[in-house]
Amino acid sequence: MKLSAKAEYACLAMLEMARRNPEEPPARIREIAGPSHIPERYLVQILLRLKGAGLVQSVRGASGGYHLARPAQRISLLDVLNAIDGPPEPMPDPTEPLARALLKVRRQASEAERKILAETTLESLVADLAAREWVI
Amino acid sequence: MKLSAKAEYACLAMLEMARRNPEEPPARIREIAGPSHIPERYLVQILLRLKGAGLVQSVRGASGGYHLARPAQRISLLDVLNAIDGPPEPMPDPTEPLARALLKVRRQASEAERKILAETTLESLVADLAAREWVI
DNA sequence: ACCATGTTGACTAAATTGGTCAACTATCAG
DNA sequence: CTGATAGTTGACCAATTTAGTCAACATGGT
Repeated sequence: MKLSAKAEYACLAMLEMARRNPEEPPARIREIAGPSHIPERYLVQILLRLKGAGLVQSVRGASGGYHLARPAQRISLLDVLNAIDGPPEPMPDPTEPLARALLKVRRQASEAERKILAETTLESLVADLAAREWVI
Repeated sequence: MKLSAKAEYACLAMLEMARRNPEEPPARIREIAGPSHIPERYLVQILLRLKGAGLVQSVRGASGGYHLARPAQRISLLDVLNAIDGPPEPMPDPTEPLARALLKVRRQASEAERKILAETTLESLVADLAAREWVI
């Protein structure tokens, strides 16, 4: 599954926020970017889109930052990727029979992938992560 | 499922050859390109890669052309896409725990997609096509 | 009032994509 | 033999996308 750097950064940033306690003060850009070595100036753009999609909220001012807009349990990877790449624009059905048959298979493949991404929430990933650290 | 123009042309060209009778003389580039409106000069490059991958054979000379290297039943869409894009290069496991968790999901999604493409053969697509024309 | 933070849009360098072109080689028909 | 028709190869190019930077501004806690 191909993933642009932008999309990957977005997922990592969301996961970074997801693993923080919701009671803590909002995470600063530097704190989000640090662990994954995301260029800070670039992350700014990404967070802006995530905010536009309603996935995160920002707090301005001297002790501001970002936090998830809803519980990690209710945000899927699909939500994040759609926020970054935009929703997949529907392709018009081609008239050529060969192209139609091909498109049908592509849609099957897309659906299989979509299902996996929709079932994976930020919380399930963070939980999986915590489980791994447990055995160390 | 994102598909480059090159990859789509490759699939359409393979399907065009698959639906011809194996007894017929090889298909000329013009005949392959025609129905799908593929730029001929571009198709040349694509066929060359398909040949390099062992999926088609070429016949040179005045009445030459291209035909499948093995029965359509034994060529999957995955074979075609791998021939064009190259096999997916294995990504090194990242050290950051977050990135690891993310990669795991990506691999699941890739595998789901891969399975669909590997199960779909040129013959099954052509058969599906023939079935549709039957009811017309 | 200050200064650390977020907000926004313009900008750019590099990689990828989609495609063209020209020169060459092989082979069949006559 | 010879010429027309086909494939072979590699260089080339323009448009788009990607990845990232920068500068100028707005906001709000201390």
